[in-house]
Amino acid sequence: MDRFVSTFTNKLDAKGRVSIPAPFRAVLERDGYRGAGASGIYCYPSIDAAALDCGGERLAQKIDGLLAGLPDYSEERDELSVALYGDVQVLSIDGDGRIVLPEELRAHAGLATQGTIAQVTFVGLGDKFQIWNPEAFESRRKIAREKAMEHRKLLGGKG
Amino acid sequence: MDRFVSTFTNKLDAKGRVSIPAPFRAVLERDGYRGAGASGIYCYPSIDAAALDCGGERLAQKIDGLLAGLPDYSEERDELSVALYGDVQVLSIDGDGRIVLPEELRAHAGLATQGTIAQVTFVGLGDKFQIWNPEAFESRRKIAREKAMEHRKLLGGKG
DNA sequence: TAAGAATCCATTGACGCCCATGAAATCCCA
DNA sequence: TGGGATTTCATGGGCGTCAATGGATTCTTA
Repeated sequence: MDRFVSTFTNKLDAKGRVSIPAPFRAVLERDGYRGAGASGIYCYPSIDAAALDCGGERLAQKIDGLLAGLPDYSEERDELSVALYGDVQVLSIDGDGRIVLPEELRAHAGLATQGTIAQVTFVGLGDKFQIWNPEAFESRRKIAREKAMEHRKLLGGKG
Repeated sequence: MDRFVSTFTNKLDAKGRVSIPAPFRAVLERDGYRGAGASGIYCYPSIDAAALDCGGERLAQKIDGLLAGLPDYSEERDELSVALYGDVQVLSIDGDGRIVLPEELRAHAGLATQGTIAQVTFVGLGDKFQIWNPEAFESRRKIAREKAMEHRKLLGGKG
């Protein structure tokens, strides 16, 4: 099974375009493949971080899976649907492997607005990936490493 | 089951390439085999040492296993994912059994940057192997031996 | 028709792929 | 058992391709 792995930093140009790292594109194409040109990625503000969650078909199905457990027409389901689907944007990938990040998403991730040139960091998380402001991600990474230290015994323990 | 054993030291050339010791390559091919050319090794900064941890498919599955227990969309999972997947680089092995070490990884392992030529040491650790700066590893090895001596005395004393 | 958006084209620099060289270990056969 | 032949590896370098990026051109829509 293909996963989104490792991190890449690309340029966000004056038009708001940014190239999706080639390895991620490859995963997307195999995963949520939908015919040439018509393919797109699901992208929404991360609930608990100043970042964007992105993925392909598999991610969408996972969201569906969360809702599947709840009864139809229940209030709880409606609320969760809104939370999960409400802010999702489907971004189309152009012929050169780039997407355009809408203003609303950039605001949430703390990426430069307007015609400013900036950098964005793509972080692979297995079955999805996140888009970060590079500096913000660097500090988050430090925290993550410390957490990983705590889990270290788990890593070494099982053979 | 094949294991990575013993240590080898190879040259890191001006392009940042280094040959993977043939015995390790053999293990990788049997382990994480994925069709010709498409194969690669998973490599990330060691959490508690100035070295790089590397392995094949088996190592990747181990990481998956750690995450499998955590619920989707939990903050804890995201955090651990960052540490586990975010720092991982998938290095492809060329036709001659070489990989290129990206700048970020070389920095962590204290390997010469830029076009400088250097040596790197491959250390087998069973189901994974590490990449070290030769001098750093040598001093580390001394400590390990001393520790081993102490253990032996303790063990012998009881018997 | 103007502004914004989407598509197309061009440049450049990195990376993957291929071949050549040389050293060392292994094998083979007398 | 020794010496020559063969194969395996590590290493160096050249070249072609592809990805990232910037800019131009066309399409859409108000």
